[in-house]
Amino acid sequence: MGRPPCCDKIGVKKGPWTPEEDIMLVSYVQEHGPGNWRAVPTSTGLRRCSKSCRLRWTNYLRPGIRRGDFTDDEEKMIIQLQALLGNKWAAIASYLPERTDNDIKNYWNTHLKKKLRKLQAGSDHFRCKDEGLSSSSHSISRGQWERRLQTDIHMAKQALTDALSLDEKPSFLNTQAASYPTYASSTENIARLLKGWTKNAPTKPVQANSSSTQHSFNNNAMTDCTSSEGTNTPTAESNVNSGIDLSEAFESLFGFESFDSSNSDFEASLVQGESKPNLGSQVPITMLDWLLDEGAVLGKEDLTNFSFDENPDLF
DNA sequence: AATTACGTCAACCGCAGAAGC
DNA sequence: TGCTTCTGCGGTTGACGTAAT
Repeated sequence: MGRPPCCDKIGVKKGPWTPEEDIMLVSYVQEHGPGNWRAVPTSTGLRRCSKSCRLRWTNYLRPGIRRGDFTDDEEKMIIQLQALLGNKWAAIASYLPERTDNDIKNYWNTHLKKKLRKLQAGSDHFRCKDEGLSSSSHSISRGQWERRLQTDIHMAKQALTDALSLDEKPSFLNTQAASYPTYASSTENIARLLKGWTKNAPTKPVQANSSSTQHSFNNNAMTDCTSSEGTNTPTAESNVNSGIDLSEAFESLFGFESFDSSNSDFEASLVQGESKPNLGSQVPITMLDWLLDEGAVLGKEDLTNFSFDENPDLF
């Protein structure tokens, strides 16, 4: 007999991850570290297969991931490394520690491929024009071909030397800042996710008289939380064994407290059935906010079993 | 305003090599 | 030693958003 199966295939959830699933996964990794993925579903109660958990962590929740537009330097690096290494996205990603292999792969397939094709078509066009050749022949003189080949070999050798150097970064990395920028935290990634998740949910106004420690759940607050990485984080074990004080957990995870929940105008607008109460300055509601409103102290089971489908009127 | 086409990207699938039993 | 699962990787898919018609 070999190892026992990693997870029960029956009842395994697929599709997009929810914020509460992300929180459970991050809590687990913060306590146990990444790895031993087969233990994640059973330890956390997540109905995900271990593979899915690992993927979610490495591609989305892991600290240090930067998302969004690629810089020109990053673009150049990807192009050079792809030319050198081929579609070895993991190897390429090792030179861009802020980017995941999946991100680089996607970026290559959706942007760079097209861009290069265009550039190539353009250069072919001009070359043919300059050289008085038909665009269909794509032929160049033997001398030109040899010079180009020599240049390519030289560049490949240089890149390979750089890549194999253990002590020094590749020369083309030196075009970047001397040190890598500060990584974003996983809590920031979750906060951003929660923000995205709530974009279609009803919103709720910021208290005009909220205290200095109560931050609104907006973009500024998202950036505030980057400083919380690795500090004051509730352990998964304490969460599981003794229940979560969500007020503390929220502050520890995101680095700021939730906003004040008491707002009669907002409550009234919900009662009146307004899906998007327009009450001036607004911030989105999250599941955690609702739980905080309830003064909840919940255990793992509560989080695991919470269903939005069964609580449709909450949001 | 409705429909279609296209672009993006998160997540899944299947494979290969490593590792546990 | 052989079987089975785990892990990591690259390729692919499909849901979703946006632009074009």
